[in-house]
Amino acid sequence: MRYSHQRELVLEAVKSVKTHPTADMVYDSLHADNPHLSLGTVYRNLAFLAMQGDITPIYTGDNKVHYDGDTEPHCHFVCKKCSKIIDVFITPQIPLEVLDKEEFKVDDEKTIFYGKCKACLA
Amino acid sequence: MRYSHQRELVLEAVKSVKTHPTADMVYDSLHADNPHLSLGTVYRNLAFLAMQGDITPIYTGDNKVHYDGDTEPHCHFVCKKCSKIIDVFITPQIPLEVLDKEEFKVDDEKTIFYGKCKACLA
DNA sequence: TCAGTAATAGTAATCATTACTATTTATGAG
DNA sequence: CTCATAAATAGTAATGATTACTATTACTGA
Repeated sequence: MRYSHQRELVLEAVKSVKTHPTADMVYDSLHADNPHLSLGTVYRNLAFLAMQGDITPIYTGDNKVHYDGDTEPHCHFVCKKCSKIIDVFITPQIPLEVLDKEEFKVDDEKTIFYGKCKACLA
Repeated sequence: MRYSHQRELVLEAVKSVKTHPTADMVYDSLHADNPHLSLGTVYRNLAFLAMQGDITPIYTGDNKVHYDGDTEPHCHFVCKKCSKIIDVFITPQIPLEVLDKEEFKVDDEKTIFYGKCKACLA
């Protein structure tokens, strides 16, 4: 592991927003000021940062990986109509150790709620 | 909506197994006995059946949509190493109405636990 | 029996992501 | 400070899951 300016940029791009951007969105947000930044570099660093635990991947079912810069355990709401993701600051209800049985050992938990957002209900 | 033999086959293929197959796996399991079945038909019917609520899609982060023939509310465990999916029969802990606020209305909840399965721990 | 139209088969296209390779650049030793 | 080493990048090509397209097939209600 070695410092790189690009990795710093990618980390900051995810940490600085309250949205939950995909690789493509991160690339777009950085490309204007960093014309030589490569999309592959964004993908590689997002995966790397997620592996390190600096950011959290979210799999909503829209066939794109979103990332959350807030690594505190919390849930997400996804609007089935407009696909917007909203943070839901509820801590997981089940202590992970309770789940450990002979079959597996749990490290992490992800909960997503699905429904319609205010705008799409109207 | 109209009856089709292929839809019946796809539904039965998902309902009859305890695994959580992808479109590709369903196609493979049916193709031998149904050589003219098309992969596109499998995709279309899986999406259709999921929309109807006959099967449940699972988004684990492995970049493929898995389907569960058991539509009773329950959670899943995913092994980070071998990607195996195991049913976890815990009912959601948070009544969905509790979550409804001005911002959104919740219809559904999905929880996935991540860790290592017995085989991969050894 | 038959018209109308939903569904399919087979194939081409799309889109997110990963792989590849020559080049660049961080970094630790001398 | 200089330089060698290897990690990281840029740019592009390839992959793989999924969707779109179109001619044909086959439910279903009259």
